[in-house]
Amino acid sequence: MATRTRLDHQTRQHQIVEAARELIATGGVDSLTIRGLASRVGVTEAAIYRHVASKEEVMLLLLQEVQESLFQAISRATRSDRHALERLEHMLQLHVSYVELRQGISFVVIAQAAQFEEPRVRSAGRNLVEKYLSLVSEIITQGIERGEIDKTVSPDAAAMIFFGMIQSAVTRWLFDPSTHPLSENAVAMWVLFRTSLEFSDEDADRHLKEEGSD
Amino acid sequence: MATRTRLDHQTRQHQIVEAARELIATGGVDSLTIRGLASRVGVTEAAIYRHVASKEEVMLLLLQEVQESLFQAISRATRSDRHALERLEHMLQLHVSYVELRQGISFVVIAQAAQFEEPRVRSAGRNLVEKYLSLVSEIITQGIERGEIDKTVSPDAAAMIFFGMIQSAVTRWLFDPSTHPLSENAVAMWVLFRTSLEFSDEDADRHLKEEGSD
DNA sequence: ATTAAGTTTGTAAACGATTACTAACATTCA
DNA sequence: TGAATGTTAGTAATCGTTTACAAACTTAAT
Repeated sequence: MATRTRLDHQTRQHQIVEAARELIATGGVDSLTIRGLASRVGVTEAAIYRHVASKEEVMLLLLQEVQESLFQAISRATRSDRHALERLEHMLQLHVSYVELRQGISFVVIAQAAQFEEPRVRSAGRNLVEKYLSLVSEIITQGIERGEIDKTVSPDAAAMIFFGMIQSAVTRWLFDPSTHPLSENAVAMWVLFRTSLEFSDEDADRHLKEEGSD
Repeated sequence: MATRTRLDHQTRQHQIVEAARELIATGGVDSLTIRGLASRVGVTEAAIYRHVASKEEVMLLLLQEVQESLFQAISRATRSDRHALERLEHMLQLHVSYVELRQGISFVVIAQAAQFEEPRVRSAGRNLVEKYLSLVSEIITQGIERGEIDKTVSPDAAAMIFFGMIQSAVTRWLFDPSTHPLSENAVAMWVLFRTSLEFSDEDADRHLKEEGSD
């Protein structure tokens, strides 16, 4: 009874996606092959096709998994009861941890998806990026409404800079992780970028008084 | 005499690199094959190897070409007799034009190089990124020395944000060029980002007077 | 409880296509 | 002549995918 020798379809499929992630993380997108998947899962290549229709579907499932796990990872930062700038800083920190944990897989699959001609893979990648930008953009919009962020700030532009900060940090980190620690670079950029979200000095006092208690 | 039927080695090699660029631009890195190169240049696959040792060398030459052409494209913005913020804005604009002209090839090859295990390709990609960051960083350092940029700004962090802005814009643009025009997004980000480089309001007047004539 | 049928998940062995690359030979030019 | 640049025709390896078949597990009828 307790002895489960067999795995159900869903579990196996998840194993395959996991293997795909590991393959890409260690050897880049070119290392993602059906043979490699089979070898890593511990079955034959033909067996892979019992749980996945094609290599394209593996890519699609991986994009989906990356999206879910990334949003799961940064979800703790989206609590709306905190200051917008605090939320963004926390989000950056969680995102950086995620990238380190998953060895930059998100950057790689997004860059790959952008080169695909296949519409479903493309839109999955696009969707991931757009959803992320929307999330950041919304936090900023909320921050403006609450008077926590300068109202002249364009939420969309700010979200893109935020996203770009991570891309920039990850790019350097992928080339040389030791000399370009993700966290350090991200924090340094954040310290600078947040000044463009904050109120200018002349308004600072007024808004500081309004918030007051916390 | 004017009839040149034969091309010299260097010219042919340049044709090959050009073909590589076009192949990647239209179909992504997976479209870069020796067959594709041969077909596009108009010779046999074997003939490609008369001018290039391996596919890896094509990638290396392409990275080199991208670096040269990119720096050539943005060189007009690096004249040191202008205001640092103007130079950066001009540079951003030239970079965006370059990306549009070359269909985002720089982003793609950098992302690809970061996944390579081969050390020479990796270091070529890393070198491209680091040189770019150094260029931006130096403009900012100069701007600080001249009192054009707030001295509390970290040049390295600012350079990374600058680079990230382009990455972010290009990523979106690669997925959907029509709905995410490069130039518009880049300008919107720049308008926001430059506020973090400028002096805060209380100091603004003083520095405005110092510059005065122009 | 045993058996029979059906489904799921695996295998071995191949498929044709494509990959990067090479050897042998031909042509062209200096 | 000899070096450079091309061709034809191949190599071995790998790619994603499929076919035919065999266990293993599930379900249901006897």
